[in-house]
Amino acid sequence: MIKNQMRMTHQRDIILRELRKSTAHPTADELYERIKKELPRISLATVYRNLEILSTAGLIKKLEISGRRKRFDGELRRHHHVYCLLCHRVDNIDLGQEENFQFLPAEAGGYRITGCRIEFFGICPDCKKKTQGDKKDGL
Amino acid sequence: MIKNQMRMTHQRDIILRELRKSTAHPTADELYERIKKELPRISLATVYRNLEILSTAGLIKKLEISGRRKRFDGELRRHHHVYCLLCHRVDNIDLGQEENFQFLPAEAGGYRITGCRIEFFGICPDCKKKTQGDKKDGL
DNA sequence: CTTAGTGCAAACTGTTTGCAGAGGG
DNA sequence: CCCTCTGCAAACAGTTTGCACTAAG
Repeated sequence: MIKNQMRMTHQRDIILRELRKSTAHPTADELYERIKKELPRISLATVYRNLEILSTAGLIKKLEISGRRKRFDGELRRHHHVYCLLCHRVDNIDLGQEENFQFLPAEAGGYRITGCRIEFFGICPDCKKKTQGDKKDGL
Repeated sequence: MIKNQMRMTHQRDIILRELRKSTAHPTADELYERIKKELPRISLATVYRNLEILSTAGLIKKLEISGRRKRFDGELRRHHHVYCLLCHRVDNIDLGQEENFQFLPAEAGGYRITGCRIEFFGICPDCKKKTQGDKKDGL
């Protein structure tokens, strides 16, 4: 399995920059929409391909998170996320001193555990505002 | 929002039973394949529709978990999962005394947090066996 | 009887892939 | 100049939906 050369193309570079410049955890097509302003002829397939390549190369992270679309993160340090049940946005969350707590299961059912993901969900500040006064049920 | 009548059809009942009888967290089409043996004329759309209805009614749980297919769980009590990175199966995991630990973030970024999901990943017993002796890289 | 639920096929959403040509190193 | 990458379109996987018929209560 010889590691082949990864070229830093203009498209790839812009995708990487765009991803690093916010903490918004965009989906492939959110990224595509933003990048089109700068590079109008880029195709969605290129965005998908590069996100895959960049995450395999370890330059970005692919998030396994609620919702049906994949999300990507330019921040490589270990951290966790909050997911808004209403608008589906994803933010970072600070776990304080718990951050380094090694949360390991008593009984792993024979699994070799390689990692753990902690995800919070709830209502984001904007959606809280929008539903202020409403009686939203089921949440 | 008047709750309409949910009829317990033969299909729905079998789906519910099937889901309750194992801890395998099946996807819609795994369930479909199993149920077809008993009910050969059932359609995949019916399985999807019923899983949606049953989870809205709170009789089963829809899992937000790694992988691209939705998974469903007949166990309603709070528990967490392990995901096999190789074969994608999902098992329950026992967190021991940590189970009731209220893992709440120091700084929720203005979110109203309604819940938290903890997911482990790794290699399941079967895949461990299969890769025994191999030098698998990247895990 | 009424109206929720069914099977089927077709639509839809998010993602991946084959191909011929472009451009990074 | 080679070979990775690109844009495009078409394929794909998983899920949802419109419709006319069926069956639960």
